[in-house]
Amino acid sequence: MDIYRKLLSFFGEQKWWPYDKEYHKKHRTDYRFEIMIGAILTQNTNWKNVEKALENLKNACTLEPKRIAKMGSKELQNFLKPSGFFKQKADRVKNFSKYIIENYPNLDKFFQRPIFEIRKELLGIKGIGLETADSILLYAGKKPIFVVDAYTKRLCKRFGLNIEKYEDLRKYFEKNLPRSVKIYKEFHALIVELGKNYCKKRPFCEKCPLNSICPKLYPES
DNA sequence: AGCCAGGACTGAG
DNA sequence: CTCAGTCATGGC
Repeated sequence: MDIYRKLLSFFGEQKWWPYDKEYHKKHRTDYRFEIMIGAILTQNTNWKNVEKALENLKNACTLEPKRIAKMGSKELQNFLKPSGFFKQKADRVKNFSKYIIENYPNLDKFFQRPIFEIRKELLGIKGIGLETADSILLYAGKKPIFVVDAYTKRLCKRFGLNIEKYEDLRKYFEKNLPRSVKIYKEFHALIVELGKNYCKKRPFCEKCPLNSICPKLYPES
């Protein structure tokens, strides 16, 4: 919680997860679907590139499950190209869209269930792993699940915590934070922001905002 | 010019 | 189960 406050005061509130409110109002589409697709597209990929892919879909007015589900693979691949891994991502996005349209044409029904039931279902879909599933639950579904990523692991290492496994880390954060969707969202975003700006790789960064409350060594190996 | 990003899957040992 | 290899574009 100290770390959370420190990061929050240093970076300020983050605007996660970005999505196009105007577009969804205009087309009467569900903004949550954009978040879910974004979560898949951003796997090991810079968000700037994801934005371009999403923009391509919006320009074609096709950012909704039923449109994607029946789009040609080639065409979809073209739209997704900027976000990298475009062939497999096209497959995954399409497969996911089909799944949604066939089972949950209304996303309310998808999200109106116990968290871990949804999570289990998401994890059963090809291309959705732990982090992506939890991002969808937290940012699209507003469910209290803490999202762990590579930056989170580095951060913990730096504080001398040798927790390696995803689930253990997630539980650790959830145990030590108030069970608040807002804080979970914000904290994860802040950790990413920290990682992008100050803890790129090994070298210890002189300007890291956490230096005052954390060990100065950046452990590696 | 490299390095790497808001990972997940697969196959091998 | 752990681990390397694979997928690929664009930003910095």
